[in-house]
Amino acid sequence: MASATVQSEHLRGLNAEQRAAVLHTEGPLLILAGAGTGKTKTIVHRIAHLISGCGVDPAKIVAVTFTNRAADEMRERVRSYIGDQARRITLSTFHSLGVRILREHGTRLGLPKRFAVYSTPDQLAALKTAAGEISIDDNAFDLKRVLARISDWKTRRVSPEQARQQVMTTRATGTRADAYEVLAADVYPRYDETLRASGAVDFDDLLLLPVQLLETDEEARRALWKRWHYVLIDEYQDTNAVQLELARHLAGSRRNLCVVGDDDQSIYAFRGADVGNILEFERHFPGARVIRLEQNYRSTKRILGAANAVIAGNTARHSKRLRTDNGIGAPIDYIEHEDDVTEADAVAQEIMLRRMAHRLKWGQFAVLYRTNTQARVLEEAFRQRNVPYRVIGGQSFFERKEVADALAYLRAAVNPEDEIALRRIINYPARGIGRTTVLKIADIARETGRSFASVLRDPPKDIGAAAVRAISEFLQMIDEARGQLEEAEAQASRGRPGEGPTPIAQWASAYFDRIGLEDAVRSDPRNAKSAIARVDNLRDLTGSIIRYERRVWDARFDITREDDEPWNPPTLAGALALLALNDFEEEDDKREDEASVALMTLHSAKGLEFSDVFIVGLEEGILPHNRSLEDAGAVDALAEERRLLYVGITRARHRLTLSRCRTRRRAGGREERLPSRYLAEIPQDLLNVKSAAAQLEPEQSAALRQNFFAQMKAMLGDAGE
DNA sequence: CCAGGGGTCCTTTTT
DNA sequence: GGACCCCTGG
Repeated sequence: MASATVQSEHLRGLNAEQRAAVLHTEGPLLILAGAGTGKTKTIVHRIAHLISGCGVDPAKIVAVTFTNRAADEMRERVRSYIGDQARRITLSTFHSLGVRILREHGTRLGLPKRFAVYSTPDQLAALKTAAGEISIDDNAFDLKRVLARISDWKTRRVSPEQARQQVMTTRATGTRADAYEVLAADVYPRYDETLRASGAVDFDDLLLLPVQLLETDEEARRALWKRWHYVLIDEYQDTNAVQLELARHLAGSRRNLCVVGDDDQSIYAFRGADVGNILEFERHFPGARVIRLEQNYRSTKRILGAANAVIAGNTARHSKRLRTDNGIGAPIDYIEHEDDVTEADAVAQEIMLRRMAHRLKWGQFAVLYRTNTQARVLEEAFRQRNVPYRVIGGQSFFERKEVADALAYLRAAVNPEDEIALRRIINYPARGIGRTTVLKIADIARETGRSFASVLRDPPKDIGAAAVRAISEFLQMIDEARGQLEEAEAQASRGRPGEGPTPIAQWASAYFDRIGLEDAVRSDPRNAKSAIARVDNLRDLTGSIIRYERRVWDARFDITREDDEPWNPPTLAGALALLALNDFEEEDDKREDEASVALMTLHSAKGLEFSDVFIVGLEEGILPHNRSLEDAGAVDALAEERRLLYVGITRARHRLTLSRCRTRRRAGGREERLPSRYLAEIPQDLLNVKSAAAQLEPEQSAALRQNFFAQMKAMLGDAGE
């Protein structure tokens, strides 16, 4: 348990008054915390002090993060300070908070109680439907790009009407009318209508709709005012316009808003994050205090020197220069490899050697890259060399085809009107309802103004008898499943589940069997190599429903829960919302983390630290990425790419290794590559330029490994691990 | 009208 | 390594 005065080593650079401010200022507070200055620690100290020192009821505190990973980590750290009380703090991502607000008050916006949350594949399908309705040929346009445009508007709080205005003005002033702008503006309102007709919201809506609700609904505002008195927001530099408004509403007139962030680590402009939110915090929240943390406790002098040199290339920042009392540390290795395969292999090999030489755990290493596709080569190399690894992030679980299909079946059972779900599964597995039939039904629905589902229930005469029968069997199966779901949910609400499968999960797995999903996955020739993994994904899905049901009941019986806190029994809709947000207890636990090398994008690495970090693929076209060179606003994009490298470098505590390739396999052929422009910005005296080691044959490296291991054992007496 | 096979394209970053 | 489209055969 924490004492009233939290002793905080990492705050020693502050004077007493500043320290007091960090711990318990009333009113707005901005903590500008550079990389490695103990940002999360500061938040945790503040929370602990509010509770133990100031006697604030933990239930009145809400801390908001961007990722579930960050929320989990913070929860864990708060718990280690103040114990079980930590559970009563609301610790949530922005998006989960959005779900929560819409659950409670969404019906007043006309949302169904059991609204669905659409992720990318469903969003695209909805967009395609919407585009079809206004006779747009979706082959002529890249729908992903259109969706990105709509999403951009939503994150900037631009309504369909305003988007239309904007586009028209742009055309009137004679600037080049981008066909995509026009199309996006045209389809935007239809897209929203398509979502609503399916009882669904998208990711952006999870932020936008709560803000709209809070602006118009006094009761929702009052509920928020009563619920939370102290608000903390992590990684504030990554908030967008909508999140700023949400922050305003959360803070309310108490304005007990503490935000923590670092403008140099703003790397999400592409999804609407506005670094202006942190740069102009004092203007948005007059009277705000600003505290700077510039003492880095993480990295060696050399690593920090490289980071400072790289970020100095950006203008328009809160000026700061991180310092550290840490040692000078090892030189930063820089290696040029022949191609991506040798690079990956060299990384795997080097990690093996260093682990032995410095007695490190696998979990102390991380390999960072710009794009998820770079992971594949690394995975191959790591597998070949038997280096345990875990890939963090990547294609999200629910974007995998088999998972998306299964989720659509689940959603169709929850909501019979979910057109997007129905169209996805109506002929998968193939049951004789082809494209022509589906298009005909969609056409009739559009012409008569009825819903897709209702036309489906009453198919037009000109559809073949076989298709009609198939449709009716399909609908009957879904209806039956829905009936059984009601029973399963009733049972799930009755009492805490015992050992084994939980009621809703059990229902889902029977449903999947009935459909023959696993068989369909296995028999699809395209899945020849991936069938096992894909079937595993399906089983993971029921596994996470089990975890969800247990979690809901655990919360019900949590001894720290107050009697008046609302509690709802588990429902499939609830499970689906958490799934869409990737918010369910992860399988991989701490032990696994320690026993494997982490592979992830530079984006995913933000907020983490590792003893020994490799950043690979430092080439023009990768970092900075080609796409950020193309756009007109390339200066901003290049600044963001530079920040990305800054984030990567500052993840390292003791050692940093940079590398690039001279050639790279790409789309079949080979491509010449040039070194990243940012490499030239690192002072040469910090770098140890190494030539790539000649590639070892597998037998040679096995021998080397054996030999090395034997030597280490002899040297250390007993190095058994 | 439907299912399955073969060819072709591209491949940022994430909740 | 895919995702997606088009074409052909049934």
